[in-house]
Parts: sequence; structure tokens; C-alpha cells
Amino acid sequence: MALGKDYAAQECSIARALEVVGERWTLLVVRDALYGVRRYNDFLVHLGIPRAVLASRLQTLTAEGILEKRRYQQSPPRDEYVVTDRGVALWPTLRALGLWGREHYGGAPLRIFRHAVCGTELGAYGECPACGTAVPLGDVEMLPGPGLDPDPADPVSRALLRPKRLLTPVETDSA
Amino acid sequence: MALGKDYAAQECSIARALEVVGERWTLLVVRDALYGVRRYNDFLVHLGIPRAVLASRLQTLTAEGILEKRRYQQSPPRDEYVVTDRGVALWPTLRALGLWGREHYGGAPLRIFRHAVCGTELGAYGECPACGTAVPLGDVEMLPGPGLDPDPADPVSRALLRPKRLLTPVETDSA
DNA sequence: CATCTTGGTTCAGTGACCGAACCGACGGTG
DNA sequence: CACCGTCGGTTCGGTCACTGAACCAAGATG
Repeated sequence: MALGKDYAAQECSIARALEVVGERWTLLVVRDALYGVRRYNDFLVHLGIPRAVLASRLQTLTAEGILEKRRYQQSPPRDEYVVTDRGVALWPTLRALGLWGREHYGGAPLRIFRHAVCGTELGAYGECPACGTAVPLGDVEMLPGPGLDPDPADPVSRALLRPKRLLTPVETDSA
Repeated sequence: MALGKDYAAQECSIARALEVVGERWTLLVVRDALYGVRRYNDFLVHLGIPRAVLASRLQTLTAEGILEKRRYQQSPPRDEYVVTDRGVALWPTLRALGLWGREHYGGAPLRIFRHAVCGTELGAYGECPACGTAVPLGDVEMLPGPGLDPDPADPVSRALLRPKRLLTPVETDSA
């Protein structure tokens, strides 16, 4: 949020967190980043976010150390935004939020998360019930659930239909 | 959010959840409700939120079934807003968000949560490490942490300095 | 040289948020 | 009964963020 005004007197870590990631679109940008989206244009088409807002969010997320802007080719100069550890640490929050949304508003699951090592579906906190351990995000495999549109319009959504590990860059077939 | 426009094409439970609780102030209202705040005025002074915004949030949260408006005295007619199960289900999200905020921006913990039955501090997901079980919110005892202002201005913050169980109504000493 | 892609910036319009003022129902006090 | 205080709002003008569309620039591509 940080809507010009901050949650001033709030002595609360929740409020502080919302200062950073509470604005509109911000958490969805982080979600996409965890899914492996890295490039401006991919965020743009996948989220349907106004360009100016996206630029602003990427900037503040970078400034907050949640994303890192790095050059991935010199000519033409192109940058990508990669999640940092601080961004990865938002995974439990996003997971909890997603579970709540599905539980109370969704129907069929839209995306399924599995422990890539053993194939078990993740527990509510991102742990593997079979292995009994926390699963590092790179070992989480995401695959489409039954509720997901099987033929989405934008190339990023289409790329995300293929099972893939979180954090690994998404590969659009546009090229 | 639901900023006039919704996260239209987002096929995602996270986006759906944010539609409901993603607007500014909303999650803080829910947090306060879990802490035991129930009355309009108490939300008002504790959050420092504009009156109109508070009224709007309470209305949508009620409409969404996250809070329940109920009359607690007939004359003068007074209503209180109590969290429903759906609201309680947001606890893991708020907990994760709070931990993230403290981890990355906070210093000393501001509030400590313990399993009232055994006195053990809660784990990251609201479970009791000692008992090995999920702790129902009513059995969570909240007490002020070292980082908390020991003499806050508003009566609600002052009431929340006393150890109390979550969900139980907060008792301001204003009366 | 014309055009396309990528990654933005600019701008006008709209809607959300802000703070302060006002309001109505009721209770208590003198 | 007049008056004041409390509680839970609504109203209103001003400001700021978000939106969508247009524009722009650097560099490849043909």
C-alpha cells in the first residue's frame, strides 16, 4: 500500500509487511516471479497490468530487495527480474493466501504443487508430508490443476501449463 | 483491491483471495478482529483509519462472510463485528505475513504467541512445537514482545498490552 | 532505410482514499 | 425538559493512485 500515507502508528510486523507488498498487484508480481516469470513483457501479458504500474512495482520490489534486476544479454541490453531470498520467503504467505482463496471461493484446484523428488503433493505449509521436511522452492514442481483453462490466450499462461519447477525461468514458445 | 476493476483474467486462487482481502486496510481489520477487537470505535482508534473507509471495509468483510455483525445490546442498539470461521482461516496468512515482516524489516518481536495450554511459543505455522498439534486460535495467548511501545496512546493498544487469548473480546479500560 | 521487439515514460480521466465536518439515535445529568 | 456525551456511522471537497492508450528510444532484423 504505502498509499502516500503509511500505516503510521501501526506497531505490527503485519503492517510493516503490507507497507512493502500490500499495494495492488504487488503480490501477484511476486507470485509470477516465483513461478519463473522474469521479463517485463511476460509480467505484462500474464498479469494484464498497466505498464506504468508494472514499471513502478518492479522498481519498488527491486529497491526492497525482493527482486533483483540483472542484465541477461548485452546487445540489445536486456534485464530480467529474479526473485531474491527475501522474495522466496514470501512463499508461505502466498501459499496460505492461495489455499484460503481456493477453500472459500474456488472450486477445483487451479495449480498443483508437488515435491519433485518424491512426487507427493505439498502440505498446507509447503512441506512434503511424505518426506516430512520443508521443500526448497526449487524442488517444487507446479502442474496445472483440473480447474485451469486448458487453452489460455497469452503465451505465458500457455507456458505455465507445462509442468515446471518453481523459480526456473518460464519458457514462452513465442521465440 | 477490487479497485473498480478486478484482477480480471487471473485464474488463480491467490488473485481471488486478494480480490476479497487485498484492499488497503482490509487485512489489518481482520488482524484486529482476530486479536479480539469487535467495535467500530475500537477499530477506529486502534487502526487510525478514516471512518468512511472503516465503514466500507466492515461492510464488505461482513458481506464476504469474514466478519459477522451482531447486536450485543438492545438499547441503545449496538452492534459488534465478530470473526467467522472464514476469518479465522486467514490466520495462517497473517501469521506468515507477520513473520516475513519481522524477519526482513523488524527487529525485536512485537507480539509473542503462545500455546495457552502448555506455554510453548507457536511455530511458524501456528502449531505448537511441544504438543505437535495445530493450536486452535482460542488457545493462543498473545502477549507483548520486547519491541512494543509500553505506553501507547490509544486505549485499545493499551488493552492489548495485557496478555490475552485471541478471539476473546478486548476489554478497554475506558468504561 | 523501414520495421519490429523490448522496455519503458507521459498523459488525461477516473476512482479510491483522506481528514474533517456533520448527523441521528439514544442515555445520562441537572 | 434542555443539554451534553457517546456510538456508529454518512457526506463532502481535495488529493493521490490506478487505468488505458499513446508515445518514445535503443537496438536488432530484413
